[in-house]
Amino acid sequence: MLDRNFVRANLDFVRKRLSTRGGDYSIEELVSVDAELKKIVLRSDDLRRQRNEASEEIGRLRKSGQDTSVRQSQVKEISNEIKSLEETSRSLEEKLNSILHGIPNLPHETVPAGSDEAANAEVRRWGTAPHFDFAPLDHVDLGTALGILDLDRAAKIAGTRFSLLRAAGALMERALINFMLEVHVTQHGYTEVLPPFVANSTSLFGTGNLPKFATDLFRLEGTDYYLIPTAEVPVTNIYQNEILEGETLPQKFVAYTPCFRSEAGSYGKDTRGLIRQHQFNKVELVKFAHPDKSYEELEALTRDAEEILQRLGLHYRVVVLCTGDMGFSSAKTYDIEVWLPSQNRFREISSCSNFEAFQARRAGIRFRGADGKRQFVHTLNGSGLAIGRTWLAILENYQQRDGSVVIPQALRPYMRGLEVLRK
RNA sequence: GGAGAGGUGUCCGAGUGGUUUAAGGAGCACGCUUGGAAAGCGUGUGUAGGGGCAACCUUACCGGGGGUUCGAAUCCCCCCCUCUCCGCCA
Repeated sequence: MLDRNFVRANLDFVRKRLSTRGGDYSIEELVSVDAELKKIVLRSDDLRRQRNEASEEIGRLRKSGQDTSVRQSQVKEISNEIKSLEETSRSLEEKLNSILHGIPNLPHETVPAGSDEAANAEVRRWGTAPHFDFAPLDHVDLGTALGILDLDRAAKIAGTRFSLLRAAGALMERALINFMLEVHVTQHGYTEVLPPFVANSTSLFGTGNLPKFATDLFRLEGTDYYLIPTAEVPVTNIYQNEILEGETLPQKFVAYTPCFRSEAGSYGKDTRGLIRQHQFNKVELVKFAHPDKSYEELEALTRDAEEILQRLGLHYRVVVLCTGDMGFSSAKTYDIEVWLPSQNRFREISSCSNFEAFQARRAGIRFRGADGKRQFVHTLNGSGLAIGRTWLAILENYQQRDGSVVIPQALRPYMRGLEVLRK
């Protein structure tokens, strides 16, 4: 959510920055509704003042035994006028909010302009793609043949876009979770949290998932509970409506959670395999940062996520998303993309974003600065990493001619020393 | 799920319709006092909006939302959360 006062004072700038995102946002209407609302609030504040004064006077008069009926009917009239003004201001406020809540964050000035992913810019690249002197298989064929992946039975249990891991496959999933948590906690200084896997609508509003993206979520019928689409939601909301002490920033959290996404509108996309699932595991990094430091923190967070891929020896690149490809709440996003031999290209395995004050304003997350003034923190997060995609990247990148898969060194301590996955 | 008790400022805590401008205390800040400190004394100390160059003025806020009333922290209704007991349950 943008700051109303900022929008009002920087109309051209806001319009210009928003235009790079594509889509039409009713800035003019926002400003006119805001001005109208202000007038009404001014008027009703004044009426309230009159009412307070008169009511007090009635109290005094009564005490001295005087008649107050004339005064009372006057105040009654004032109250009626206030009531009707309140109705108007309520409807204006609803209008204002529905506009304001639908406006995405302003892209940071360092974000390249562009309408879709073609305008994303590669920032750096690490490692090299593996060379195979045989035709590499994809993770579905590999995993199924190894007996560690069973998509058919998962479909029987739940449906399409769900998976069932078996034996060493399940073990590797669990090992990846532990490995990533350990690295981020012991090497990068994050505090581990294990949050609820369900969140209410207030929390989802705070992170920007609601009201605009309700169809992406699974809602528990007849309740205000939603399955979380990412740990970002519960972890960012840890400090919902709180004022933090400035010295405690930055605060860094890492959380493992499963993630649930309806994937409405992605029917034709990535239908094969583990790339796009209704349920997947993820280790997420979340930071609450001082506004002056948040871009440094974004660089550091991205590096923290990259280090996981380096330790696993997986070839990847980092791209900065262009204005048109960024998520609703983000001011700047780096995607980390891992090399997938079966697709002969890079695929997203992590998305690291600085939301600046956009989420903090929605969720009411502030801090007390050195001058004693309160301001909104900046929130950041990034996958560190998506477990399912890491799992399949290992299968594809470490496969051998005989269909076996070498387990990366870094992971072996978490897998009872197992070195190779084979039938 | 049932019964009961609660939710007031940074914290504790008083307050069942009108000098509440939220008592009192603790904490914190500043000052006085002191060789220094503690104690003591004094003053100040919430959030969000609007107005003013400023001192200041003003509106809202006592878990959230409605209502009654000239006037609501206080009365009524709905909801949320916490605690205790019971039931159920891993």
